[in-house]
Amino acid sequence: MAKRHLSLKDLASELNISISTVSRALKNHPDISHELTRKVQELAAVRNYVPNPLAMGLLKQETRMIGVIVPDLVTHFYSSIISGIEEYAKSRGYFILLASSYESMEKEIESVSNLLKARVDGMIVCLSKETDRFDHFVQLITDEIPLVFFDRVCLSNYVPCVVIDNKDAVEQIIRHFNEEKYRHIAFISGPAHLNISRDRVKGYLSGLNESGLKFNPDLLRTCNMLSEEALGIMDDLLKLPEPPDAIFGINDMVIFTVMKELKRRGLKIPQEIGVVGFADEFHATFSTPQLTSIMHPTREIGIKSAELFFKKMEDPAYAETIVLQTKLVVRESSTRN
Amino acid sequence: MAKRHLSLKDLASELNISISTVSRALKNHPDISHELTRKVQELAAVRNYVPNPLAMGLLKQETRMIGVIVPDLVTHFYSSIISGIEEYAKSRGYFILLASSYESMEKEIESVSNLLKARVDGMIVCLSKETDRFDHFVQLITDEIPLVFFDRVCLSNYVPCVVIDNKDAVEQIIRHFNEEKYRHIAFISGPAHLNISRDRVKGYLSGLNESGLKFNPDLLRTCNMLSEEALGIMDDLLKLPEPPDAIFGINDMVIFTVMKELKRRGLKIPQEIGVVGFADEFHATFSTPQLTSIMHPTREIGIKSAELFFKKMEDPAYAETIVLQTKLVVRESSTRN
DNA sequence: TCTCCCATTGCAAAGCTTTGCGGAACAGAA
DNA sequence: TTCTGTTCCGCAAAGCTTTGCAATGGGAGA
Repeated sequence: MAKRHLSLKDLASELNISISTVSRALKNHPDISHELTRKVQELAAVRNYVPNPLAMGLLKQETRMIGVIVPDLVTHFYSSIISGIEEYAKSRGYFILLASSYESMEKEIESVSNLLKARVDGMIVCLSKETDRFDHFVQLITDEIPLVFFDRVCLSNYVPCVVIDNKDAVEQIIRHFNEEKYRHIAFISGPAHLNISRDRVKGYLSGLNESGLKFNPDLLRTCNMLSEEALGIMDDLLKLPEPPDAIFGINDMVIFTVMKELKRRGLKIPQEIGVVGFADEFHATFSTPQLTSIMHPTREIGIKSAELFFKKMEDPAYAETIVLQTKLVVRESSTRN
Repeated sequence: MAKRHLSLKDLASELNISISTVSRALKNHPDISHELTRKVQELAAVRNYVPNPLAMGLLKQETRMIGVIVPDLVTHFYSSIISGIEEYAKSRGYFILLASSYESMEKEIESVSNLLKARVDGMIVCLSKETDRFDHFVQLITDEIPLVFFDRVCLSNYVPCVVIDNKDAVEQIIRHFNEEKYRHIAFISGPAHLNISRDRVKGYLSGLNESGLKFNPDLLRTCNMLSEEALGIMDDLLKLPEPPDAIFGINDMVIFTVMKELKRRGLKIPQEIGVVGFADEFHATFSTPQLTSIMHPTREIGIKSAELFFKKMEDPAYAETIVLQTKLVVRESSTRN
């Protein structure tokens, strides 16, 4: 059992004054004499007194904790965003309570419930890939519990959101492929109910159009974002009468699986087939060939999400959607020299 | 402002009974009549009553929160361990409060202090690479606040620890290199005050000895685990009159930097130089050539750490050190066919 | 010397839950 | 009818902090 923490009562009895006097002295209340204030603050410093957040929480009806739910904890994309949230939250004296949905809607619902039990002041969430119903979030909105979504979002009329410009990102990819003379561009997307899938498909179509390339439905595929399914799709794509000469995918997992399989089959990247991903710097630069990819401003997504969270706390009606721009970083995997 | 949560008082007034009766009914206290118990529990279920953890915490002097401090949040090694801790903690009804030391002792000290302010019931920590003084942890021990270390540990006479068998891991590497006819094996280690560095150096020496290879001090280097310094060391090593024909490094960052630089210089891996790392599956299998590496049982480290934490809670004197075994997974980067 | 006022400080309630103990009500027995 | 004994239930305190209001004491003015 941890030794009992020091309380106001302890300080008060040591100085033979009342608890309320100590409390006021510590916050420089004008009612308390200068002399006594000094004495109290000195003792508090020596004894290293820290107000009990439980008592404060009970009184103020707040915990200064933000619940954060992400699809998983181990992907760099999320951990980097979490790091950003944590940093900003800390600067405002808030802690984050972390929960993972493991990409499952059921676990996401459970996490919302758990965080609620822990009495977090609000939540910052990235939807699981399965999430296609939002009752659990509607409930939060109804109860006026501050909520912010990032990357994979919903209910954006009621909830502040931080997203990247998905359509633009894909347009950049298509433009780049086109400049490099790739003409049959395949896109392995994600579940259709996710905004990141939908918006990127929009970009795929408008990008093709812009480049004067015609849309071939065989080259637009959706997957569950897992390695296995991506492999199957690769197989399909390469069996096509007119197989793709360029591929891009919705995330790290998919695109590295694609690269691994292409290498296994002996297809040369980028000569025979170009590859582009949505990946992070670390992975992209250490792969061979180095991977051309859309860089997410992950840290910024985290920090921005936290910022919006505090705005939402102050203004319950606040529901802006912030769109962050991405940059296509061209590396070896998509440049035919 | 979030709508006020429901309290016992609300239930009590709705049923026109006292708060204490509601409280007892909810936990099936025999004093309360069967009938009334049923009615109370029914209402609580309908209203979705959840006990206020702040009030409980105040009463029981516990928060059911575990502080977790890691050197960084974005490295797969740590996020995977965190995931393990989170999973086990959740199964016991505990939350984790996450803090990052950013590999800085100063920030580590600050994190300890912050978590203490948040009144966590205890902490699970991996030391920052800078940490060579332990006063902040001695304080926790003195105050009997449960503490567990993993991977990078100290004070193991007082604190339960979870580590991998570092000496054995390196011996496996040396043995493997030797079997593959590599004879000049360089080791880029980490700061000497860290147990992982010290124990791996021990393994380096005993491994060389076991294989009948002679120790060349020029080939044993320490670095700060950052890319830049690793690069400088690579430069030194390759300038040696007798440069290494095999290299292994203390972590992902170092070894991928090494590989990148070797490739840049046109040295063939594994033909001209063998490479082995302490890495995780994802990175190791997606690199080219695929990286031979020591696999950390990361999830198990996390789960085990959490387990020890609960043991420590029950028994303040508990201070076992659990040593987990690692496995060398041989891939392309160190096999000369 | 008495009254009033200001400067200081203390009391108590609220926020929520648990739990020891006292109390009320009712039934059965004497 | 009265006493004993259950059976059920409520009071109140503890855990810690903040804050409106009451209270105390001393000094100043009349």
